[in-house]
Amino acid sequence: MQLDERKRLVLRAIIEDYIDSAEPVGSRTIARKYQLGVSPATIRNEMADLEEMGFIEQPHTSAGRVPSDRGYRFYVDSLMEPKRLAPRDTEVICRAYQAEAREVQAVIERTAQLLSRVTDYVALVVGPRLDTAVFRRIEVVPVKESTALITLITGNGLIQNKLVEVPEGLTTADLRAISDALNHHMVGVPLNKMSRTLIRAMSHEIVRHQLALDRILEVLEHLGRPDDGERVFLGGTTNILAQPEFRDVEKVRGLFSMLERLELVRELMADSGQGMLSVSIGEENKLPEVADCSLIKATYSINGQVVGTLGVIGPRRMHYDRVLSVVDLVVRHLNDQLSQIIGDS
Amino acid sequence: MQLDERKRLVLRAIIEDYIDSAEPVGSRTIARKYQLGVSPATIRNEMADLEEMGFIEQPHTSAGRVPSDRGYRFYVDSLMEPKRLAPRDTEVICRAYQAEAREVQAVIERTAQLLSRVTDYVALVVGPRLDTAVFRRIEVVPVKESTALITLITGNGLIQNKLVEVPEGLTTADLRAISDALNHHMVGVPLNKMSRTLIRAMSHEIVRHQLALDRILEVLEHLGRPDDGERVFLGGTTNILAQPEFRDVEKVRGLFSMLERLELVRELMADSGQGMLSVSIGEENKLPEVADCSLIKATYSINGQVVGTLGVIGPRRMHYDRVLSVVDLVVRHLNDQLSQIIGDS
DNA sequence: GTTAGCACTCTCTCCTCATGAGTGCTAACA
DNA sequence: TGTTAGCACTCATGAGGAGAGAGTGCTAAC
Repeated sequence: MQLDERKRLVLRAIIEDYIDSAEPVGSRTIARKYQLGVSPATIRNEMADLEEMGFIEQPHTSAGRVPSDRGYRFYVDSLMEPKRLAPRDTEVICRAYQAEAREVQAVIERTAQLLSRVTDYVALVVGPRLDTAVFRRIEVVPVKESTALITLITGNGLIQNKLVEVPEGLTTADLRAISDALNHHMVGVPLNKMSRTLIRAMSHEIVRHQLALDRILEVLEHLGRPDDGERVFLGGTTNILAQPEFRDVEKVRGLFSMLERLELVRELMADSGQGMLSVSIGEENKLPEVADCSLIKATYSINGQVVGTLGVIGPRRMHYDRVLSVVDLVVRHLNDQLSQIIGDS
Repeated sequence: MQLDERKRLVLRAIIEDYIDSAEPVGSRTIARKYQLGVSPATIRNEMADLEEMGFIEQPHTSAGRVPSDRGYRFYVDSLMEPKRLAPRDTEVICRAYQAEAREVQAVIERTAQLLSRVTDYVALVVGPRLDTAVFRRIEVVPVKESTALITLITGNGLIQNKLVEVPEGLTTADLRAISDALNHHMVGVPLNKMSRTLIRAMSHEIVRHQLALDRILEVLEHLGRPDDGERVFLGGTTNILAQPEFRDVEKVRGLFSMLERLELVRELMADSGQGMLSVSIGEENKLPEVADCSLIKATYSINGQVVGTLGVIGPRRMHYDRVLSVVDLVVRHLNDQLSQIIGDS
């Protein structure tokens, strides 16, 4: 699949023009707008070749050319130059992370908003996993007669609250004793590694409140199961309505129904190469609902450890160069801020 | 505005037929489908009268009639008979509230899902207010060197977490002492009534940790401000895409943009008559974005005290009778469940 | 290898025309 | 006086056709 220089230029011109205009691109347009120094007829010959190679296609005989999935793929891999972000965008992003922040969830949520605002596409952020997170701190406090609140803080900064039924008559002091014991045994243990033996060891210690402890451990165990799923934050879902390829309500419906089903979103965002930006174009996506969308995603980390995924979804005709730069910059800022919040403990 | 019996029957037939079909209704249809015992010509005369009275209108000369806002209003106020819900719907709703629940937020969120699923429209639920809620329990625990977590439980069952910067070197015991003092002074006080004097009184008590206390109180004060806004839960936003009046993406965009701006949603849901079901039809809504939608809303309560608003938004051509019954039933169940969760403390 | 020229294809828009649903009016009827 | 049949009229809708325009592929000349 060798492309000589001129073919590359033509293909690139077609793709970039189509990305901007959403209209099939003709040989004449290319010759006029992009100074290749050759006539439309020459361009036409090149286009015929490019079509034969599968990089572009024709909606119908008398229309211009439109990039195919394969064309976009080649563009992203070999033609595109990394886009220098406009100073305004850089500034918006930097500023968003200048504000001091303490809460991981809030930072992540804001990131979804930011991504969608800067790119004008739909942003998806899958929150930190709970099941592999480690205990950092746990506290049990009474709420009313026979209900207590478990507050759990994980190593990656998530805060979880769960109410639990406990035997009547437990005092604040009792619950604090339980909290202390839990903290003593569990800090540093991943939620999904909360083994039975660990639990039994602890039961010995707090014989008096066996029943309450059982209940609490049950709740914690439940939290550690992976099926619960990480939180998903969406941003700018309405942006997609401005795209001409979504002028048809049925298409919008397809995409939105998928976005509403969080397990599908998680699946879509699941396998991201560590630390790398990943691009999936059209049919490359496994989910049929996004077969005419493109998705750019990346992982984000706390202190170098991957904790979640974020991405931008838009029409196949996406400003790949720009979005890639935006996602890259956002991830870097997000990583910094999260790591700073958590500290290196 | 007296309508004789036959006019009422005709108007009702027109409205109900239009609600089902979304097509302008002709005299012939009425005569055929609804056994009024008169000819289309007679119906036509009645229709002309109804049009003159402003209850129905004609999209164009040779089309059937379509209800006007005023027509719907009259229908809702005087024509409609309360709909007995289908056993299936009743069952779905009851079952949804049979599961035991402990967390107020979760119940409310599920309610939004339920409402949209049963009605096939969009559900809006505005969560309990924070600013007028009373302290029920507060706990401060250390997270890392100089950060502590405030966990606040309010009388209406909301759980709030806030991280706060505290001086280094505070032990768990120190923070517990502060928690105890806070609980001692604040339980039962509404968040927005947290007066300066109260705070000062407390400061005396905990002279040792003045600075930490200040920080904590600052955060709490912030929580008590009304501008923060109650949480908003949406359900079934994609349902609206199935409605023929939203086949135009621009209309969808208008509505969705509004739903994305939570302050607008709160405004829309704001003034609900206490305990009553309220219906706003088309232009009766203040927000122009929903000028061709109808909104049915109601307040929900804990132990008889109103804490929030919920509602269903759909096209003007809405199944008012059904939705009213659904909302009514859901509110009753929701009230029960919330009150039960909170207890009568 | 490049280009000008040209015939060809196909979409898109605009127009016209027929169709049919639905009306309002009038006159006859009970 | 209310009801109805009949009829002329209106207007949206859809089908069919002509013309314009964009863009192509091919051929022949450069």
